[in-house]
Amino acid sequence: MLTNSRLVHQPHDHERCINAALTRAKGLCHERNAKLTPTREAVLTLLWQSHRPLGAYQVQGQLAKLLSKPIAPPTVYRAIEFLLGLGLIHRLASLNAYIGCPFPSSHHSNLFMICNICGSAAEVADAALNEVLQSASDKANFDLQNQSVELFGRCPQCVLNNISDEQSHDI
Amino acid sequence: MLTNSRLVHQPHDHERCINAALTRAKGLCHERNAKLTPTREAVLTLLWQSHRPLGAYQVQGQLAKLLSKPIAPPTVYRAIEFLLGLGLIHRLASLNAYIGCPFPSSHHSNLFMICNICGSAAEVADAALNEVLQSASDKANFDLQNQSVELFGRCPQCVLNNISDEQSHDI
DNA sequence: TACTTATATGTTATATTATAACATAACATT
DNA sequence: AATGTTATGTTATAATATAACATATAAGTA
Repeated sequence: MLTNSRLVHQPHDHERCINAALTRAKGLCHERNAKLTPTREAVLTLLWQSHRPLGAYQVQGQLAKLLSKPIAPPTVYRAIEFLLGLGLIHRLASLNAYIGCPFPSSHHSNLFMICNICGSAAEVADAALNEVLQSASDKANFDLQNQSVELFGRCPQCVLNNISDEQSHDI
Repeated sequence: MLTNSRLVHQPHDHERCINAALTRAKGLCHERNAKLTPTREAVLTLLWQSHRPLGAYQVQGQLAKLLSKPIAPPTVYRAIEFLLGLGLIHRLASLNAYIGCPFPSSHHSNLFMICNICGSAAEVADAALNEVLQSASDKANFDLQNQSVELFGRCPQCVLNNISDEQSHDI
C-alpha cells in the first residue's frame, strides 16, 4: 500500500518533500518533453507548501505575491491543467482544490484521506481497493476508466490531539 | 450488493421509479416529521426524471417551467439541501450535480458508476468496498467519517452500443 | 539570419456553481 | 388573535472555472 500518510500526518522536514517533488517533476518533464516553466514550477511549489489542498484562487493570491505581479485566473488554471496532465498534482473534487501528488510516476488510482479538522489530505494507493472497484464494475458490466475516491474523517494527529468535531468549531 | 445498476442501464418503466421514489420520500418525511412541500417534491421529481444527475441550474430551469414562474437559485439550493439531509438525493462532487437516491432508508455509503458517454449514474452499495476503505483507514489511523466514491467509465448499454469514446465526440 | 510554426502567456470578459442577508409568507400552538 | 417557527421570496454577490482573442517566447527550418 503506497502511501504518504505518515509524512502528511506527522511532523517532518517538509523542505525535503518540496525538493523531492520538484526533482520528480523535472525528471518527468524531461522524459515527456514537457516544459516546466517558471509559472508552472511556482504553482507546483505552492501546492507543495503544505499537505493541504489549495483552491485555484488561493494559488492565484500566493502566486501574485510570489511573483510580485497581478495574476489572472487563466494563468493559474493553465498551470494546473498542465500539472494535472502529467499527474504531478491531483484535483480533489469534493473540495474544488488541488494538491501535489507524492508518487506521480506510478500508475495508480488514488484514494485521499482528508481531515475534517486540519484540512490535510494524504494520498494512498491501495491495490485491494482497486480490485474491489474493478470487481464491482465487472459485476455491473461497467467498463471502468477512472475513479475518484475521497475519504473524510479525522487524521491521526487530530485524533491524538483529541479535538472533537464539536470543539473544532470554536477555533 | 445493493444496486440500481440494472434499472439505470436498461430500458424499464421509469414511471415506476419515480412513483416508488415519491412514496419512499413521503414515508421518510412522515417518519422524521419533515415536510415534503410542493417545491421540494417538485425538485425530487425532477431529479428522478432520468437516471442522469442534474446540475442545480438545470433544476432551476425545469422547475421554473414546471411551476410557470421564475425561480431563484436559493429556492433550488434550499430544496436540494433538504433532500440531501434526508438522504433522498445525493450530490456527485465530480459533476457538481444531484441525483435521486434509490435506497434512501438504508444506511449505506455509496459508490456511483457514472457513464462518460450517456451521463447516467448508477448507485451501488458494496459491503466489500466499505470493508476495504475501513481497513485502509484503520491502517493509517484515520478516523473515517464519510466518503465519496465516483467511478467513471462506460455503462453496459453504451458498451453494447459499441460507442467508443472517440465516436461519441461526433454526436 | 530571417522565416515559420508551435507553444506559452497576457488580457478581458463572462459562464457556472453556490451562498449571504434580509424581507415576507404560511403554518402551528397556544 | 398573538406568538414563534418554518418555509419561501428577493436581491445581491461570492467562489470556481472557461472562452476568446492578442501578444510574446521558443524551436525548428530555409
